[in-house]
Amino acid sequence: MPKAKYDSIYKGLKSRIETGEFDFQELLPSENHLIQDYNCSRNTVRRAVAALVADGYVQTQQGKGVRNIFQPAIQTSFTIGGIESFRESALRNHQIPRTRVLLFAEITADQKIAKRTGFSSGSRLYYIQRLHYLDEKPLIINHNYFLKDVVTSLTREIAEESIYAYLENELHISIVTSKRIMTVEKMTQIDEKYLELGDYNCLAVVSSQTYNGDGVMFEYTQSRHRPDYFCFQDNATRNPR
Amino acid sequence: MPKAKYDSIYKGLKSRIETGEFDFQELLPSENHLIQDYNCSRNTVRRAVAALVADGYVQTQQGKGVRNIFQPAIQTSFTIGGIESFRESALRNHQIPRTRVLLFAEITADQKIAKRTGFSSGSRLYYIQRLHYLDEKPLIINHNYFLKDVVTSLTREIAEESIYAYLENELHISIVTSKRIMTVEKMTQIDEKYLELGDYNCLAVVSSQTYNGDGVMFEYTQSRHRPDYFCFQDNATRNPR
DNA sequence: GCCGATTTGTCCGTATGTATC
DNA sequence: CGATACATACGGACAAATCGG
Repeated sequence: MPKAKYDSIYKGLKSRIETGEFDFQELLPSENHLIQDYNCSRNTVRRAVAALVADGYVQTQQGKGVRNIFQPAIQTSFTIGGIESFRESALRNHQIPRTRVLLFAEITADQKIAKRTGFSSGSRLYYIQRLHYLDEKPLIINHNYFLKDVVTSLTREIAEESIYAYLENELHISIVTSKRIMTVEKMTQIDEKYLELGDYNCLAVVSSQTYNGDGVMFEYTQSRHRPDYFCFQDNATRNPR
Repeated sequence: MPKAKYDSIYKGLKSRIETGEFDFQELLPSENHLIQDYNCSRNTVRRAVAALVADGYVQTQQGKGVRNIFQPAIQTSFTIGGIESFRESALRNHQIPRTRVLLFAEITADQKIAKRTGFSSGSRLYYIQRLHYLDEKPLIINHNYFLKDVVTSLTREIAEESIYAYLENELHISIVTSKRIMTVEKMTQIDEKYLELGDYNCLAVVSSQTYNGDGVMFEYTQSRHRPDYFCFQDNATRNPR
């Protein structure tokens, strides 16, 4: 729920941009106008606009205004910066998600796992392998590691649905920050068996460490994506923040 | 130059974190302390801290404080969100960059190029192919397209050094926003010829559209990276901004 | 369980600087 | 030069979460 004022202004402007109210390169109403439109202070509109800049929707220029640089064609792809579950992004793109659990195990982190995941050696973990289909095409194999201290009583049934929905709605774990690293790796036997890789001999791999509100890293996930359906978006800005 | 106060506070805190002044998971000084330390208003320290959150250096928690979650091991890799030239990131990682210009041409965008790059059909462009070495290993092939209307008088000599330095220092083009899309693609004959791909038959590809301060897209670049040296970092945050 | 102190989150109003036209 | 627009900075007020007594 957008109870915060700047967030509802942000969402409002975003939707106005997405529906084409402003032409590409057109200037948005000035801050002073927005202050009146939304009946708020200048700081609040500026915060909303700053969020749109971070999304790559608009660009500000001192002395001129705020320019719309949103292009619908590009914006539709698989994932934008932000933490989104597989189900969420599937539904956002009007595709049908299906998940198959390949492995559901409880393990203790040894040295090797600790080094790879960032958990301490000796941590009790759930280790889950899942195959994700989109419109019945196998696209992603996820290797999830969850810290049992935080994520209690996970089951195979939950893993077949959305684990993130369980974490947030049932366990009330607030997900705050996720550090992601993207690489390209050679395929493994598991990749080859389940994903229809064709001629490709490598995959796009996204490794992420996720922290809860208490600053505890409770999840390490390696997502192995079939290359022909993988697309990752990002908006970068030059030095000054 | 950090003439802005919040930026110097941001840089100061960032360096204090990087040098290990705070333990992992330790709380930073509270906003009130920072206000006194840096002799500024609350908004200003909050802005600096917000930038650190965006960098994945710290995490804030209402009622508790600001927690250091910086881990030096991870932070050293190739590129973090932000626009950085090849030279800049090479030097940041203490590696020796070298650039070889494979092709330097002036072209007019046809339908096909227009569709791929986002320039209008008929635009006059520079088209440059460059091979980038790091410590004498060939790692990246860049295909740059620059709009001649904006980027005037580019030469092969400039392309052998840093084009970005030329744009900023000579032409005074301010680089503001860059939309990037990452994919994995099969290798081409050019890739195979110049990059030492070994067993790999694909590459990590970063396509980017870069805008100047006037909102004009003046650059389209496709960077084709050798997979074994490619690594891309990102920090994501859950919904609220 | 309550209360008060501390800390971050949200919002407002104002002043001044700087870039554009 | 003046008007407009965004950028930076300050100060204050109240809300919400956390923690210790």
